[in-house]
Amino acid sequence: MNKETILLIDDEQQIRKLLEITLSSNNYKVILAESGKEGILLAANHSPDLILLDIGLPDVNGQEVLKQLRTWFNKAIIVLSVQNNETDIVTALDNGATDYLTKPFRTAELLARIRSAIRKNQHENHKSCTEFGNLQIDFTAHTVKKNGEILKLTTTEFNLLALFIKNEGRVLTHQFILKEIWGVGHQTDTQYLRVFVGTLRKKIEDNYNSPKHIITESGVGYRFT
Amino acid sequence: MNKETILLIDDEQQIRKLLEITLSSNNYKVILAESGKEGILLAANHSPDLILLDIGLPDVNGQEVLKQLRTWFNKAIIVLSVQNNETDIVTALDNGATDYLTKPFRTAELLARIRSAIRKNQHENHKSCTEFGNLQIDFTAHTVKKNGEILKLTTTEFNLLALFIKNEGRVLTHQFILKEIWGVGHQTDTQYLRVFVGTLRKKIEDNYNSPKHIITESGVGYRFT
DNA sequence: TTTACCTGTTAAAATTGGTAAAAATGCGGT
DNA sequence: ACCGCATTTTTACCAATTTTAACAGGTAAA
Repeated sequence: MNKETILLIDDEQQIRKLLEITLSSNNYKVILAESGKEGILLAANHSPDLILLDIGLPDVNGQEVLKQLRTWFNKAIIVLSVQNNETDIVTALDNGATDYLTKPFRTAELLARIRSAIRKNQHENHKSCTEFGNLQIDFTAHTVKKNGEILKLTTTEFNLLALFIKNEGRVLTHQFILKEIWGVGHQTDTQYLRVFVGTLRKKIEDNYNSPKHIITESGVGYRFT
Repeated sequence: MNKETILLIDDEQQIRKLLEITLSSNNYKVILAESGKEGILLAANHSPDLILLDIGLPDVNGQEVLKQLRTWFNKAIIVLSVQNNETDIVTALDNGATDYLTKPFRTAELLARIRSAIRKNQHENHKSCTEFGNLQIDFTAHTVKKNGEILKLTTTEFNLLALFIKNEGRVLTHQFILKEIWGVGHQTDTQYLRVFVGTLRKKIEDNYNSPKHIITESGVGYRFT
C-alpha cells in the first residue's frame, strides 16, 4: 500500500511535532514546512495529496500562500485557524480552501476531515457523469435526472447545481458562488442566489420545505450534501 | 492497565516533590517541569492526559504558558494559584483552564479534581449525543429534546447550550462565552448573553424563576449543571 | 439614603434568507 | 424588424433571527 503524503505548513514547533507524530502513526507520509515560502516550494517538489496550512503564519499572510498555491495546486488544502475567527475562515474558503479546523482541535476530527478531503480528491478526477443519491448528472450532456426522469433545468440552474456537486460537502460562500456563476462584479447580488437556490430546490428536493441537498449555512453561504 | 500521565509545571521544588509523591502513589505517571518553557516542550513530547500548571511561574507569565498550550493542547489543564487571587483565576479560566486549585490545597481535593478532569477528557471524545437530566442533546443533528419532545432552538441558542453542556459544571466567564459564540471582538457585548441566557432559560428550565441548569455566577459568568 | 453596578426583561429595529410575481432581456423563427 | 417564448433580473413583501435600546429590580459600597 502506498502512503498518502501530507504537507504541513506551520510555524509553531509544537504543532509541527504533534501533528507529525499523529499523522505518521496514522500511516501518512508527512512533510514539514516552517514558512509559507518553504511550503510552496515543498508543495511543488513533492506534490502532496493534501496540504495542512496554518492561516496565522508570520512571514507572509497565510491567505496569500493559499491563493498562490491555488493557482496550480488542485488537491485538498485544509486550513488551520485559531478560535472562531469567522472572517479568516470565510476568506480562506473564498480563496479555495477545501475545509477548515479551528485550534485546538481533536485528533479524531482532524483525521476524519483529512480522510474525507483525500477521498474527495480521488472522486474529483475527470468524469463527465456522476450519481448522487437520487440524482444523476451528466456534465457533458448538461442533463440531470431525478429518480430516472429528466429534469428541465435552465443553464444558470444547471451551472449552479454543477458547482454545488463539484464542491459536495464544502461550504460555499455567497461571494464565491456569485463569482463563479455570474462573474466578478456580481458578488453582492445575493438576491440572484436566493432566487435560483429557490428554483433549484423546487426541482431537486423531495421535500421542498426541509431540503436535504442544498443546506443553508446562515450568514455564510450554502453547502451541498 | 495503562497509567494516566500528568505533567506538573511548577518552579517550587517542594511542591514538585510533594506532588510527585502524591500522584505517583495514586498510580499516575508524573512528568516534572521547572519552567514554562520546559513545560511546553515536555507537553509536546509526551502528550500527557492532564497538565497541572502553576500560574505564578517566574520565567514567563503563567497565563502566557496557558495560552500557548491551548493553541494545540486540548486535554485538561488544572491551574494552581496562590490564595484566592480572583483575577488570576478568572483570567486563567478565560484562557482555557479546565479547573483551578488554590494553594494550599488538600490532597483529597486535588485528586478528586484530577479524576474529574480526566474523566471529562474521555467523555469529550467521540459522542454526538448526550443526555442531561431531562435534556437530550444530539450535537450532529442539532436537536435538543426536553422530556422527549423536541425543543425549537435557534442556531445561536443551540450553540450556547452546546457550549454550556460541553463545559458542564465549569464556570464560564462572560468573555469566554462571548468569544466562543460570537467570536473575538464581541467580548464586551454582555447584553447579547443576557438576552440569550434569558431565552434559553425560558425553553429549558422547568421553573423559569429558579433556574436549575443555567446558574448565574454574579460578577463572573454562568455555570451549567 | 443615594449612587453605582450588575442582571434580567421586554420590545423595537435591523439583518438575513426565502417567495412570488412583475419587468426586462435575449433569441429563434417568420 | 417583429413576435412569442424562455429565462434572467428586479421589485415587493414575509418570516425568522439577531442586535440594539430602554427600563426595572436587587445588592453593595459611599
